Amino acid sequence: MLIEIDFSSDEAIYQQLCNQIILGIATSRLSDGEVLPSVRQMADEIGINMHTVNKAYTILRQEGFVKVDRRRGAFISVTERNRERALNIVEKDMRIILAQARCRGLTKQDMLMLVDRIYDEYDGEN
Amino acid sequence: MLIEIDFSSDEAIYQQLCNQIILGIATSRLSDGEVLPSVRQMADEIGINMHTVNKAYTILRQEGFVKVDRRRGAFISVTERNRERALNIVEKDMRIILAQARCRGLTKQDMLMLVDRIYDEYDGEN
DNA sequence: CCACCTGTTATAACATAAATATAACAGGTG
DNA sequence: CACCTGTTATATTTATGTTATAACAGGTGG
Repeated sequence: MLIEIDFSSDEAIYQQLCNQIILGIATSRLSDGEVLPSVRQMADEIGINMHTVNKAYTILRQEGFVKVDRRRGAFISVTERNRERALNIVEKDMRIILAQARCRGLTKQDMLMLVDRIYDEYDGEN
Repeated sequence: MLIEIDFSSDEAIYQQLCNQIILGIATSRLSDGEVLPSVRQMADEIGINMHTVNKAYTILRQEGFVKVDRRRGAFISVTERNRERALNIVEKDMRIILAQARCRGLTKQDMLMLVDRIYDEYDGEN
């Protein structure tokens, strides 16, 4: 999967990398079991340091999106199936986004439509 | 409005302050035109430096949530009514949240219900 | 005019985090 | 044994967040 980093962004590189891989999984450009490039290879491709990639992989592992096998390296493995815990994790960020949306004059219908559209986009790429 | 800062959080203090004020506006604990404590007063109340508060106020002003009058100080003023621009701002963050949600096994219905519930909470506090 | 309150700006110092660089180690593969 | 994994360690540079002290412009009320 093509990774594109915005070096002028205020978002940390390892964070951008995490987000893009998560987006990749959601849109099925990365499928379960698929092997990620090694930390050194990914670092070379993007043009960043090995440790920055390693940090992203470590976080993805802790968050339950990636597993590591000494033989194969890092590969996609989404294991979480605890619905309540997943909801709690998502809820805090969602509250902030919806607060911003409401302050900017967007209605509940606006947001429901946005969620509907994005989710269909993700599902549609299967 | 009561502001509570988590000093052990990995989120920057000025960022937490921005988020809480935006949440305050969305839940109508802060109403349009309401005056915010001065940068020095707010800093004293929370126990942080004046410049950290000033940074938060400056960002809120740039984002269009606050205006500044030399006489009164900073006050709530949500001026944005450009729906398209507002949607674009929200969409990027929403994509990342929904990607995480989908990876964690949450369905579109789960997210629609979450949005519905939070938005009702915000509207209900009027 | 004068003290007092606003936000704003400037400058410096310090702490923390991000990113890079170099190196080494344990374990699996061919 | 050479070569690839991830992982760990250490040091350095850079950027950001936070604090500190000070001053300035402008408005308010005595």
